[in-house]
Parts: sequence; C-alpha cells; structure tokens
Amino acid sequence: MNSSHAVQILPPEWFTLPTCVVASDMVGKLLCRTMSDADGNLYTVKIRVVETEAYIGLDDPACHTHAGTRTKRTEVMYEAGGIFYIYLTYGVHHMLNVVTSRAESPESVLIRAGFFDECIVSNAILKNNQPELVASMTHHKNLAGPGKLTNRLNITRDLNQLPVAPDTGLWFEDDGCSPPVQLRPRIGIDYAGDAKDWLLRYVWAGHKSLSKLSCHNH
DNA sequence: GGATGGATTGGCT
DNA sequence: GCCAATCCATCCA
Repeated sequence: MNSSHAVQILPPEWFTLPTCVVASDMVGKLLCRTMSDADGNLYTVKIRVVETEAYIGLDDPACHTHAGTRTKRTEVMYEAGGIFYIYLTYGVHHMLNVVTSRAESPESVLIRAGFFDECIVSNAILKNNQPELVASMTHHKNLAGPGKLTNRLNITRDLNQLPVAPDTGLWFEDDGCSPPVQLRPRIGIDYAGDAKDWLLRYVWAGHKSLSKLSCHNH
C-alpha cells in the first residue's frame, strides 16, 4: 500500500495493547500464512485484514470469558496477548482469534475477513495485480467470513495457544497501510442481550471483501 | 453421563 | 428466508 514504509513483523507484545486498539489497528495489516503445496514446497500467502471484532472479557456477555468463566477451552484467553485462541464452532468452522491485553485480562480479537494480497514462492513475490497469479490462487480469493478465512488458510486448532510469530507459520505484518475504519455491531451474538449492539466490530469502510453477514447487517 | 447450543456457511424453497 | 451439517465445550444431574 505504502511502498516507502518498511515492512515490520508485529511482535507478540504488540497484542498486549488494549483490545479495541488491536482490533481497530489490525484492519489493514497483513495476515501471513506459510503452507505447503501438494509436493511439499513451502509458500507464504499474505492476506489484507478488512474486518475484526473485539471480545472484551469479564464484562462482555458475548465473550467466552464473561463473568470470569474459566475453563479448559478459555484458559488460553487469560494469558498475556500475543498467542492464538482458535476454537471450533457449529462443529464445522474454526474461528481465528488473537489473545490481547495483559495476563489475567481475558480478551481477544476475532479475524472475520480479508483479501488476498500477495504470495511468496521461492523468494519470488507474486502480487494480486498479476492476472495469472490470481487465477492460480483461486482457492484463496474468497476470504470474506471467519470460517472461510480459516478454511482457505488451513488454520485449525493445531495452532491454538501458539505465539503470533513466523516460527508458528502464522503472523502479522505492518506495511504502513492505514485504511479508514468504521465501527459496527458484532455478528452472530443475539444471545448476548444489550451487548449485541455494542460497536465492537471494525471494518474497512466500504470495502467489498467484508463478510456476507456483515454486509447484510449494514 | 446426557442434554444443549453455538463469535457459520452453503444449499434449497 | 429457512435450515441442516456436525463437533465438542460446558453445564447440570
């Protein structure tokens, strides 16, 4: 986006910032995922984040840790920010979260949508404005929705509790992109009473790759 | 040990 | 718009 800005890997400590700051600033960042093809060759896909949600802990009825709920599943959220919280919902879809804030402040950010930006194969950088690349990366094109995003990037609970870092094969980079962000109510939490109207969803204003439910709710 | 329901998606009416 | 899919964490007896 901004070619004069040095690309920086976001260190785990970046995610110890307040949850709403992380959720908002994460829009425009690159979600980077290293995978292997059928022949075992490694490649890295970079996805531009366009939609996130904040789940803000003890006083948030929509959050898995509301009222201090502390179980085997949610224990990871009580760690310091900078590790993944990944769980299965509806028996079908993996939800990708990054744990945020300090230890004992059990909050996280859900990654809801992104779009394909570039792919790195054997040090060659293939950008999304190359028609032949877009054609070959069709399976990465539709990343609008939290379940679709994890499915296309091969993200499962294997990564739960692991640090947000290149060694893990899943990390974030900042290349200076800073799009306009709008606040919206969160999706799929009708059970949460008043909290269903809280403005804790952060979207790239007017972007066409927002999740389907997101557009519907607009 | 059994019941409940979900931070979703895609297919069908 | 409606609804099944499909696993498993969580809660209650």
